Amino acid sequence: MIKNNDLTPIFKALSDKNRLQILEHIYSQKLKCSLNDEGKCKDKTCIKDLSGCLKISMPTISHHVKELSNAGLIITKKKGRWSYLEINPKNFKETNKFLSSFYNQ
Amino acid sequence: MIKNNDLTPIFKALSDKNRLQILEHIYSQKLKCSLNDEGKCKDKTCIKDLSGCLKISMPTISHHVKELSNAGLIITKKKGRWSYLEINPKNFKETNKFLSSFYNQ
DNA sequence: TAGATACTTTTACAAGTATCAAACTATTTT
DNA sequence: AAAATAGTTTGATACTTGTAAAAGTATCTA
Repeated sequence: MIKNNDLTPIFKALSDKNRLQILEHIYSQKLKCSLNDEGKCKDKTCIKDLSGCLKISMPTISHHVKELSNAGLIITKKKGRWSYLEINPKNFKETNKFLSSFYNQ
Repeated sequence: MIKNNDLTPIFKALSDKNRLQILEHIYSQKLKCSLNDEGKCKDKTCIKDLSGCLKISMPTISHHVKELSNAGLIITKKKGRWSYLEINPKNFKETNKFLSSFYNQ
């Protein structure tokens, strides 16, 4: 039997379209900026950024970000007034390892 | 931006502990039997098998199996009275591809 | 054909969740 | 110090979901 540290909170966090869009925005922002001239734009997303992209209110975004953070999928770093968001690769990798156990071998 | 065919139904299906146990049982049953003598035990799980392992009623198992099936994570093959269940690797692979896009590169 | 077996569907309900408005906190600017 | 900015927390509400009992369907066995 496959080892079973409970991944359901991670899957639950991933099972909402707005939350997936938040993740994609965080990731693509980082990607976009790493291709640009050095220092031209900050490579981190804050809640306000997301508020401009998604069609949901700030309290709802704040709630979703908390869910993603609790699931260990993102890391939140408070700096001044802003909460900067980053992808946390660790749990993505762990989840992949779990899923691949169902088709490898 | 990462391509976005909606994976939320898959994540939703994976976000329940009983459903993960169902998947693990289906997979480990197949694994166990493929290591045994040929023909000694059937390598497929049916609802009754699951009913013996999990502490939930048959209607509930039936419901969960339907969710997993709707999400394309398992395939159900009816034979006589039994519904035999198999892992469908396709959507596991697709999900892994999606998740790895958040940490590769 | 009557009963048993293996599910599935329907119904009902308690618990959980996504959402927003309003109020609140913390930091920065004027 | 007052106003503005960025975000969080607290209700409140509509919706979804996990669960099982009861009833229904389909197949097999005696």
